[in-house]
Amino acid sequence: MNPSSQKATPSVDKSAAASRAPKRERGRQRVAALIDAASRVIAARGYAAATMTAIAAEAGAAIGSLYQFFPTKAALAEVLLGRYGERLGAALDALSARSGTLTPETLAEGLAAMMLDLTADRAAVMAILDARADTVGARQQLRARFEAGIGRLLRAVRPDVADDDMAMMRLTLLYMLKAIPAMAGDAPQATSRLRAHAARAMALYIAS
Amino acid sequence: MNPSSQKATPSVDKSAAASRAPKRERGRQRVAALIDAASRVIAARGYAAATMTAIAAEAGAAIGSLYQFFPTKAALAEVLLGRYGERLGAALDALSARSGTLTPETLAEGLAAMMLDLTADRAAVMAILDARADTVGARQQLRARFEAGIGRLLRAVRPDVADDDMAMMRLTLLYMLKAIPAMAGDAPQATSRLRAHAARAMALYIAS
Amino acid sequence: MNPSSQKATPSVDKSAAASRAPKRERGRQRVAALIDAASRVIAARGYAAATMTAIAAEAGAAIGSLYQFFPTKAALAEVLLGRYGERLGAALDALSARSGTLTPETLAEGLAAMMLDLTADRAAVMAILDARADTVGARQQLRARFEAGIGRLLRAVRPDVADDDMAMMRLTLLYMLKAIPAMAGDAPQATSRLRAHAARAMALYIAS
Amino acid sequence: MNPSSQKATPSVDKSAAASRAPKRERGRQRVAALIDAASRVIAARGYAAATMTAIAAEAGAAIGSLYQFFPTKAALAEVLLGRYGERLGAALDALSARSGTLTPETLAEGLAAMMLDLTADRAAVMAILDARADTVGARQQLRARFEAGIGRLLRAVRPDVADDDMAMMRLTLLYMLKAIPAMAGDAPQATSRLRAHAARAMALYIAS
DNA sequence: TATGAATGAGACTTCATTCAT
DNA sequence: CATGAATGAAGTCTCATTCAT
Repeated sequence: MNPSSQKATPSVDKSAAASRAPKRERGRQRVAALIDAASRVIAARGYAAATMTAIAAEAGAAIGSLYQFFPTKAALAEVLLGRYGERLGAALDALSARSGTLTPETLAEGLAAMMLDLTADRAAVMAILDARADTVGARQQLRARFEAGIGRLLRAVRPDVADDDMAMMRLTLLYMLKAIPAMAGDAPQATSRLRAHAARAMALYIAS
Repeated sequence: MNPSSQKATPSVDKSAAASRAPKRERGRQRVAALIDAASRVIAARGYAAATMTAIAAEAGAAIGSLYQFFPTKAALAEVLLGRYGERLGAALDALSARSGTLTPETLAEGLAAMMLDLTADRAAVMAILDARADTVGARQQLRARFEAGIGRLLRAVRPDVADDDMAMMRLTLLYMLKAIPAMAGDAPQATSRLRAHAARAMALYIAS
Repeated sequence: MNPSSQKATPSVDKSAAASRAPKRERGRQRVAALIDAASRVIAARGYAAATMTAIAAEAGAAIGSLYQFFPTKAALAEVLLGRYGERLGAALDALSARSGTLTPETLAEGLAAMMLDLTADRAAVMAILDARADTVGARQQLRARFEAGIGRLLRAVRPDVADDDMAMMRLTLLYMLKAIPAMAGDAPQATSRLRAHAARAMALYIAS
Repeated sequence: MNPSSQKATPSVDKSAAASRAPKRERGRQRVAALIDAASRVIAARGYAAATMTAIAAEAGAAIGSLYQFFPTKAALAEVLLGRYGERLGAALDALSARSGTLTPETLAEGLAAMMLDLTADRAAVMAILDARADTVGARQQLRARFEAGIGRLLRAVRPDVADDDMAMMRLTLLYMLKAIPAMAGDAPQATSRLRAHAARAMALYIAS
């Protein structure tokens, strides 16, 4: 059905269309600026309402420049998802490195701090996951990474809990964590007090 | 970003006559069916991706019929929001009626049960609130109703907590409650066990 | 006719997206006008250069009206292909009905006349088949219909030729026929004389 | 930052300097590779769908390099047309050189062979001529060259035919010839037999 | 009232062409 | 000369909304 001659064009599988990597320094800077702009615009308006035109404008680029690196809106979203996943993984690893010395309190504090650190891209990532049905794979991957990390940490602090209950506990904690950035967004001036409250609620639950 | 004009000629205050009230029973059923259809479609696709045509089709109606009752997509969304608010208020009132006999445990259980009861419209409501910047008013109204109800209930169970801490507690609890339907959606087969875990976490926190 | 429900989005398989059938007389007229306009514009500019906007304009319709009935440019092309196929089949059947009395000369004349009758849509159909790689199916169907019809007619006139040679003869004749409209387009004022020449060339070949 | 202006300021007559001639052998090879690539890509996708980027990629060159030699896509197409014209002329001249000894059969054979030799660039040339309205001049030039050559050859073999009929015969033959590559493309494995059939059809017609 | 065709602004995406490095 | 990023006009397609029947 397709293109060029001799075979030439493996072309791109549109469904998997990844972002084109820039080959020059100038391009690398552009790409970073574009991703940041996308994060801001998607977080502010939601995925569907975030137009590619608005994202390009937010980055001070022409629409064509945006498409130079991200062949589709979906590809841009995927990059954002990937970046978030990496940052999440790094934060969990950092906590794991301290797992020998963690108590329910310090673990809860650490997790709460981690969630607040990831706030910048979080809203955009959630908007993307909510909006797109075909993000299932990415969503599961993110989720798996998150759950595994939390599971490892919990196990270190509560080696006594049965596997079965631990699974529930992991899930409950995961959703408590998810609530933290939302709360912080709600009352920015009281973030630190809210974090303390949330951490207390989690610590109590973990220790229960 | 989108079609019509309408900003030029407000002519009729649309928010006041959000949906033309049907005169007869037949019409009332039709309207309810349309709202239910909207709720399902918006929950499944998100607000922006839920087209008026799809909503009409889901209800087995023609697009023209949908517009007979809801002059704009925004009006339809507002009605959905209103319905959710009323149901939420009713549930909180029912709990309040029992406030003399509530303990942290029964309150937590009652709130968790309430959240699960409201699941049907909840996803659509969240999608609407996330997607539209101009829903701020409705969002605040919903929120105020929710917070006030929880505040009253908490005060009944914990008359000892300082006002200042109570505000934080109210907010923390509110977000814990918000997490429950999400968790239930995640693991439908374990809903009752999850509810128990969530209720335990809340009861511990309330009693702390 | 009322769609799904809980699952909401069976939607449409885009790859098979057929043209939506109009349900009112007004629509039926519109559709015919749109197809004719498409035929003219595609014939004049080629498939790729024929813009949907230009086609709509040629039909005096808004772009949205075009898309009301033809969800994609490809769907429009397919309808054109289908119409041509039906007309071709009808013409071949008409010739077949006379097959008892055909001689090489009258057969050649009849085929040449048929090709000229189909001229209106022919250019557009060829442009479509040339331009789109995924028309393979339609192309083969058209081709099969054409070859089968010619084969039957040839067999009636030349029952003596071996099957093997007959296949070649069928193909050769098919391409001679295809040349006729092109020639006629080249020298419109000499169409009848050209038809005579072409018919003579074919008759000689058939009788050889 | 000035994009497409150029309609305002023709400045240089681009059709005159259709392609900047390369000064060295290296450049000449590069140009030939680019033209070959263009031929393949245009033949495979059609003129409109053949992107300059794809052509450059097919040649293993950067887009900037392609524009180094061909200032516009049209210029590239023109060069392709020119190359085809020269090869056609050369083939016709070679046949003319044998015109003293030609019979209807050998002439038909020779013409058929010529058409098959030109197959490589033919598809691209046809795609260009079909797609662009402003190729009329080039088309007529090609056509004139072709008709003149055939006319000369026919005259040598059939000095008896009246001028008037000869014109028709020339045209008829021209279209029979055009059909040959199409047939060959259709059934590659039977090319030689098809050529024989086509040559027979032509010889019969020429001799008639 | 019910229906569905009509409309056009605006979204996503492509690509010829330019130009700094 | 080579390279690849930058640009924006233009194309395809969507959908909220209107209105004739």
